Amino acid sequence: MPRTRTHDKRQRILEAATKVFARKGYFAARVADVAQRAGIADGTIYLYFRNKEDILVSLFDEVMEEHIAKGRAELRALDGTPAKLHAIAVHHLRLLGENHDLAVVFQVELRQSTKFMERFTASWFKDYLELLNGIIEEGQKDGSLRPDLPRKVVAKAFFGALDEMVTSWILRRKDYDLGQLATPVVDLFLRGAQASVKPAETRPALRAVASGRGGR
Amino acid sequence: MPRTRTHDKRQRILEAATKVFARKGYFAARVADVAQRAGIADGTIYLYFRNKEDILVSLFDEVMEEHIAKGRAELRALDGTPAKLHAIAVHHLRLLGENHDLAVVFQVELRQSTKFMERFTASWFKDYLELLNGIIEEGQKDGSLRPDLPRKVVAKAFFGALDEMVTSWILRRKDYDLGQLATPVVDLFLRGAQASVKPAETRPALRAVASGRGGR
Amino acid sequence: MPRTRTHDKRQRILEAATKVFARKGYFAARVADVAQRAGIADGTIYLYFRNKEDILVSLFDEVMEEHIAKGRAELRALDGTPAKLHAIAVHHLRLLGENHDLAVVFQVELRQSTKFMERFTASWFKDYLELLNGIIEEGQKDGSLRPDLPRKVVAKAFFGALDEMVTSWILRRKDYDLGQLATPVVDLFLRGAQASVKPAETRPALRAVASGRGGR
Amino acid sequence: MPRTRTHDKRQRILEAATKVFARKGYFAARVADVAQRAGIADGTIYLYFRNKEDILVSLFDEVMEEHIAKGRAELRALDGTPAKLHAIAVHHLRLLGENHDLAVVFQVELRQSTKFMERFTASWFKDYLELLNGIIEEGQKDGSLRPDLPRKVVAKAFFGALDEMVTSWILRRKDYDLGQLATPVVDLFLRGAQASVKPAETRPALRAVASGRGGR
DNA sequence: AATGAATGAGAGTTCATTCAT
DNA sequence: AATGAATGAACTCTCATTCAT
Repeated sequence: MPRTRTHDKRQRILEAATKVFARKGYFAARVADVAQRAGIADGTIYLYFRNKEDILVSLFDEVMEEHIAKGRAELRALDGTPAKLHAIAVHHLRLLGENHDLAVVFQVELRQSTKFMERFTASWFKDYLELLNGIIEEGQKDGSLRPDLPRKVVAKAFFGALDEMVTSWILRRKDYDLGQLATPVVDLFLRGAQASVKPAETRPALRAVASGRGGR
Repeated sequence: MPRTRTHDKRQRILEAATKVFARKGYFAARVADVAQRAGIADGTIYLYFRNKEDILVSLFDEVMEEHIAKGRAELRALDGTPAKLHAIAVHHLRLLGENHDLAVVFQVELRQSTKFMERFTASWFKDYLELLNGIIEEGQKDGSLRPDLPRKVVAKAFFGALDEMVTSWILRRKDYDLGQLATPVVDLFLRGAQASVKPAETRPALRAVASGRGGR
Repeated sequence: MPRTRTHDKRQRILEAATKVFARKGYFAARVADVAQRAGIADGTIYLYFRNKEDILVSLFDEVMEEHIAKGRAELRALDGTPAKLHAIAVHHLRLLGENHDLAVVFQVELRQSTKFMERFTASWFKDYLELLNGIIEEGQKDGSLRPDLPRKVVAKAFFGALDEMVTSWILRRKDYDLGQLATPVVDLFLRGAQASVKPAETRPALRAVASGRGGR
Repeated sequence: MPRTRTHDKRQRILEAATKVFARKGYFAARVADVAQRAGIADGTIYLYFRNKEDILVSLFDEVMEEHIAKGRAELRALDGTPAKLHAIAVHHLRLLGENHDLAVVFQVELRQSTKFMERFTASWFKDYLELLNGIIEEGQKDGSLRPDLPRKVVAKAFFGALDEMVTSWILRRKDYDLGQLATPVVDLFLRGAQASVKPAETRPALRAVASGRGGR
């Protein structure tokens, strides 16, 4: 079995599934639709995936594996909590902002049921939150982040904010650039929404970071 | 049709549906399951709801209608952006934190498909975000909130943070008190995660509010 | 129980049923539709009829009973086979031609199934064909009708021709006068379609009859 | 899709449906009954027909298509209106007289509702009546048929007579030969039921034709 | 490896009928 | 006599999955 050809076909199925699931919804989508879009016979899908659910799960796992690996690699090269958080936000928003169908699958279809949710929470999502947790813990230790806030709450709030940006973006018609939201989200996260007496003087940290990356 | 009897039965169906949908998932749940749990015949459900989907939609609409009405009423009595945001957070987290099945339906089952999502975004959710938007706009005008952040992003980040607290709580076994997270979430939202030079002196506002309500 | 009021309600149900069955078809028509049109509650129907089928059957029996009785009465006053056949044709076509809904029920809805068909064949329809049979037998005996044709075939052909006029009329949009077809149908039946050598001289019988009744 | 295998299965379904519809009635017949009788799974039916109604409609269309084509072919070889009408009668009565189940479906089940009736009237039945119309018109022009009768009434009366022979035959227990009725029906149609002065001399036409074909 | 015809379990929904009021 | 809310049996059709080719 030629490695590449097989891989190609598997990949083609996943790409077809992304489109079909995003447009019709996971339940309404028929396996036959995915097969047709991938240009193969219905039965062939079962040579690459155990069942319909396995397509969805694999789709998720493979995208996340690559995404998290890339994220970790880039983070190693960065210094400072603000810069790291900003990098994560940019990656998160760009990954989904660049592929509407994938975003729909991630934000909507993958959250069909507690069964799915639990599966994801237990796998990559745990990794993702641990990545965040690590950054925050580090920030609290080196004094760049407030130590009085519960670390997990902080991590979840950060993730939740990003997640909501994506969900909201999906449901709009106007296809604005999701990546641009990284800067205000991180700014809000770090400095808070409350007006302070002298914000510009006391906390200039993010500004520099943001201006260096915010484009796109 | 005697108002009370009818209302009772309809209510019983909604309560049964909440439990059944939460435990089996909306798709896996059979209408017959809901009927059985409500102690009525299958067909009776169709005297009160057009179809299965209408049960889910009604469940949502009726809970939200009451929730938003109560929220607006209480907000009128409160002064100051921090107090208002804190009140919203407490309500949001308590509503769902006090009813695990309802929370599952809201966080998971109602997000089955873009069709549902769009429906909700268009209805109550719009109201909810507009409520938040109003508070934030007011805060930006009266100087209590930073005027340099995009209002919509701020509102979505706040909602996203709360939403993630609930989703995360659902998927845990440990049934900790969701309402208690209101204080740190609002604190984080207002003052940010970043350590500032003299936080205690410059921004004492929330502390007082939070200490007055946080218990539960 | 006041005799008339009861009779009224029963009648109202039958009239409502005629309309509803004609427009929606017997199977698609719901008992509730009939009740609504009759202005009564669903359950009330079951005080007057055993079940849905009983409505259809009663509708038929009651109309036919009256129709056959009237037919017999008028036939007694008539002399000659042509006149009698013409009278039957006129009655048949007028009865249904004056009430489109009733015609639809008789031509279409009552022929739903062999079960129905057999029931009708066994009851009034037998009477109707026997009436025809009698007239034809009499005609064959008195020399006005050919004796070489099988009596039953002749009777069925006559009925079939009338029946088809009605069915065809139902399915047209143009609401032409069905009764007017009695004359040509009886003419065709008596004298045949074939051109004869001297038709005007040899068989003038019907002409006189027809001109005396054909109007309307 | 192998043409023959497919065609076989489709044919098997139609044959099974004819039997099942004839015996239980179209409405009472379950799709599962048809599948079982055809020796296939329920779902397989839907690979060949859109739905239950489509089975009935296809049954009709396919039989009629063949029947009309055969009819037209044979008519071309015949000379004279009497011979043509006799041929049509024989075909009509034999087609249904040789297959009791098919006859039941055609006479009873296909006349379930005005919806069906209109469909048939609009399709093959129109063709059939036009065929008759054409023969009659031709007969009126060449002097073999009386020109004073409305052509459409004549065509409908002829069809109605045949139709009634079939319907009546279905409802009998005694399985007499339907085809034998062609001769008396055509004779009646052409020469009429009325006794004429010298029938044997003036109109011998049909006798010859009938004696040549009537057997069976 | 690939096909695609065949399978058959499964569930939402309707509606004739009942019966407590 | 009349009501109409409640019942629950019944049935079409879909579609994930299999397997002979």
